[in-house]
Amino acid sequence: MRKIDLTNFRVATSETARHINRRIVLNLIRSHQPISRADLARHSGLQRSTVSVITEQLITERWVTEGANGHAPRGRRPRFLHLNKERVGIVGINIRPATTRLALANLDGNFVAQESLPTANDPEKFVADLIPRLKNLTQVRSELTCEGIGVSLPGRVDSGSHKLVFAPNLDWHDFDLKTPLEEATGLPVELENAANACALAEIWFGGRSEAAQDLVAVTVSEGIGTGLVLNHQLVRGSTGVAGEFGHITVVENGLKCRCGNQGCWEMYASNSAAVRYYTGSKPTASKPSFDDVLRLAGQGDAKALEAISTMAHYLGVGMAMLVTGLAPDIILVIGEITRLWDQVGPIITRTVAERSQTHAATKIVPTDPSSHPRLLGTIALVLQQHFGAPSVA
Amino acid sequence: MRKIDLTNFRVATSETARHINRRIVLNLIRSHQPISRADLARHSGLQRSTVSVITEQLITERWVTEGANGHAPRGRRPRFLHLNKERVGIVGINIRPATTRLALANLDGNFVAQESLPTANDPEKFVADLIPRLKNLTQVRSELTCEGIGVSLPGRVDSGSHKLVFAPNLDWHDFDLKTPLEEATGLPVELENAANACALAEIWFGGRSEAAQDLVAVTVSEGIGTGLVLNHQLVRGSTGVAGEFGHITVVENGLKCRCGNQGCWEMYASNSAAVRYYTGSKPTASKPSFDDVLRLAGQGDAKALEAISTMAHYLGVGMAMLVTGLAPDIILVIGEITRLWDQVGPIITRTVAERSQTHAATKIVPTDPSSHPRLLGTIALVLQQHFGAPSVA
DNA sequence: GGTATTAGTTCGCGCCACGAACAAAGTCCC
DNA sequence: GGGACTTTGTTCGTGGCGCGAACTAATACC
Repeated sequence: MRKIDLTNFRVATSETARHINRRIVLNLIRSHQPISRADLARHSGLQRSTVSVITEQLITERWVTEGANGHAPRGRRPRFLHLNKERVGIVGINIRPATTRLALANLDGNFVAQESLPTANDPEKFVADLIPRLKNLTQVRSELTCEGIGVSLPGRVDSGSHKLVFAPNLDWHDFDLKTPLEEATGLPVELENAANACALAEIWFGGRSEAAQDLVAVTVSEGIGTGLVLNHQLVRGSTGVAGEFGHITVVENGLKCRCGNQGCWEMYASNSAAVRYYTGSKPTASKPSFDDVLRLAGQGDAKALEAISTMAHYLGVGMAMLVTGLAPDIILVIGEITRLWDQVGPIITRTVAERSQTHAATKIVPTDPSSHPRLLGTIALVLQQHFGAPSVA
Repeated sequence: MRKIDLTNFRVATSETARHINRRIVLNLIRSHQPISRADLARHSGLQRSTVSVITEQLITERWVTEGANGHAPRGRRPRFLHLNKERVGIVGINIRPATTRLALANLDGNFVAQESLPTANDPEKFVADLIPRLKNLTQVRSELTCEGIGVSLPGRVDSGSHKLVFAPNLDWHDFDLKTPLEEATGLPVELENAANACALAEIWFGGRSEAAQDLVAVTVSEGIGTGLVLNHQLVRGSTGVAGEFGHITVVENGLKCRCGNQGCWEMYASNSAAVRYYTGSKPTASKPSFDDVLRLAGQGDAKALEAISTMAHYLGVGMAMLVTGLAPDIILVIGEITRLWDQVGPIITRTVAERSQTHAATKIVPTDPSSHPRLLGTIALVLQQHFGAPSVA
């Protein structure tokens, strides 16, 4: 039950009912396609007549296409409806400290074009690098007209000013990325934190969580980010900085973190932490990358395995807090670490079980990195504007 | 933006628009009363004609009464509308380990009758004690017909089975409280965790947070409970155990907690913890109560002040995590500790500021114990069924 | 007492979901 | 091959609802 926000609500008009039912029908087609009008009526509870009118509207607006006839054991054959995945193209941009990846996707979340570029240290230069590639990308497939750009980045964005307000692992300060991109492309731009984007990707494209009302995405890379979906909704906080569990204290008087605090979770459970565990305190000439450590651990190197285990332990320590405090249905782990899930998963699960006694039944699952969850999330960001629940009251 | 839950949604009918607008008008009357129809139209954006029809309905259903005429500098005088606070009575029950308090309230949240009884150790006996008093209470004021019972308790309740699933500070196990109360009284019963109830009380009756979309209530007593309201909505988790931040680990290998874990927040920041700090490790013949410690600290006793300060420090430690992770607009502190807020507040605020660097602008505020937030929350629990946003799509 | 102003009501219109009746297009069985 | 049956999809009249223009009511000011 939600309280009506009397400072920001919408009354119902005579068209509200149609808006709502249209969304429901559109979503049912998306998730059950191919599906007949009669089945839509059965699934939705609407009358067949109403479904007919709505689908006719959706067809004329090209959201839905009528395909082949289906087969039925008895009676007239149903006419199948499909989501028109070519209706709009969406550009996704995934900014990471080292490289930025951009892609053009259709409504299915399939990427029809991709490319990447190094992320410039200077945000102004970055924008200058990005814009020509962006313009090029939107014209790769002429039949797929682009209608929006989604951006994921390792930081939090103030929804009012559109400026980066918290991004310790990306050395940009108070930069407004939205406005220049919108002006250059003429397309609406949505910015979102990478972990939030991963959560959205799972919600909208993940097979596993149709019914998951509460989900936490944990991105493990140079730092740790968390994206919260609670009651089927992204939790951003009124200033956009909700979800920074990566910077909660897990070690009293611990290592200094870039955020200014001490003993943050990400100082002990991120990729950088594992590298530190591996190299030890002694300064070495050539610092290995996390990929190196991961590869060595996979080959059975004892020191590397030890480092990864310590990292996994601390991942468990932090996730135990998430399980205790939020009791989500699913914790989704995103990052290179998932490549060694056979070793890492059991350690995390055990640590969480030891430290959380609240009867929460949270499943901790890795994501396949080849699915590009950060990038897919940016697509979901734009997609949800057409498929999300209409805001009412 | 919410995703439509295709396993559990409601289509719009021709009456949906009215449902929505009715709720909006009812809420506007509740928060702006006395208010004229014309002002309702201005605030809502609905046409005056539509407002007239809706208010007429609300008046015939006795939710609203028409009062005196207002004054206007020019033109016809408005006819003021009021919420009919005597429309229904709600019974609230606040169960705490030692005593249970019950009250009858009207729609304003004013208690018209109250009483309390000791909480029996055996839940069956407790129910037997409670029922006659409950029946008595519902008949105190014959003009106020009771329509529901709200219950707050120090534990989590599974919304499916209605059984207590996590209540380490209340020695009842797997007990179904809802069914016997409903059968005895014939009224619908809603169970809710005490911290969640406090959060609801603030949302529905607190003056300060009309626009607070994210709020965390922290109840500090024998243990620590947290109630989360995010995106204007209570976060319960699918099994009802979300919000147990009282049992996150704040001290590695710390003291054993009743929950089975070690080093839980509530072992270091609850009232019991402060008593432990005061008495030290040595076993004393007569253990002081937390009230004693609090009184001594108020009188300037150094050892008591030290104990309270340590408790306050640990309250800050835990709240820093809440601020970092959830960035709520408000953290609401409930408990006896608020009586010494002048001493305690600054310590908490400083600790939180030191440990949370994420630019969250959370206000930490104490509640007045005389407002009975736990009890008021149970009223809100029933009230929101009439005033909450209609569930749609 | 006329004019201006504001409050509240009446009424016709268009949007919408409902549901009964109907048309379309199959299968099954004699 | 043709009638009975079944299922799909459409048509159309009905009632709920919000809109907005026109209208009535009530008051202040000049």
